[in-house]
Amino acid sequence: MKRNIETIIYKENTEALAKIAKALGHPTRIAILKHLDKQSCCFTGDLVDVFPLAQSTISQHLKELKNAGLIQGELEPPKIKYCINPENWKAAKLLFQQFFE
Amino acid sequence: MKRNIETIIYKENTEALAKIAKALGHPTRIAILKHLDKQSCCFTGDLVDVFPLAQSTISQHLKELKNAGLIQGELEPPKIKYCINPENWKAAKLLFQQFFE
DNA sequence: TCGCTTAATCGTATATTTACGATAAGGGAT
DNA sequence: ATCCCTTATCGTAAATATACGATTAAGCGA
Repeated sequence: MKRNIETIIYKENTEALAKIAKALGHPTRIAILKHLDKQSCCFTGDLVDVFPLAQSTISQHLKELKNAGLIQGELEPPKIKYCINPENWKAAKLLFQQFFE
Repeated sequence: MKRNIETIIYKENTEALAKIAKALGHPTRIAILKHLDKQSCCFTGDLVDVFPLAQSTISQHLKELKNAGLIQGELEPPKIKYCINPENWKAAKLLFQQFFE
């Protein structure tokens, strides 16, 4: 592989894309994002009611989506409101768009 | 969750999307697909030369991309020519498009 | 038939993912 | 301070993913 700027950007995009794709690579996380998109925001507890999974498992999936930058949590005591992260969502959209042309 | 047709389609799309995303969830596989896209097709050996990975590892990644339906292999003795699967590629593109709106 | 080339598969080791129940942490209210 | 509600984190078990070298399989040519 060549070591020019294009290659570096190419590689960065490759890893950025893989990271997001990995976060999207589980049905529950896709479903959570669709749910968030539909309702714009929601609380962890709402998801625990909707999905047949333990609270800790949902929390773990939310953590991964947060680590990938796709969602963000906002403290709203005693709950936490999760929303899609608009900037990163748009960035992810662009990455996939350019990947698929 | 409701059990109507929409929910079933929704769920199918969710799992289809997760499956493809999972296949895309590794930098090497993204890079392989970019390479295939750039050259339209290539042989396993070409990839082994490009990536610092064992032949068996490349083969394993190709297998996963094939299982996800993103690529297809064509026998061209003594080699195997891999190309992107155009129909499934288009389907994947649509799935991501509708997912990101 | 016997090699040669190419790629898949096997066997294996290690790391990561996914799920759970139990526990801890944080903020409000009493 | 104590309780309650909500969510994160811990500890753990089972499954899956990732990588490698070694081996097998399939096709072609000598």
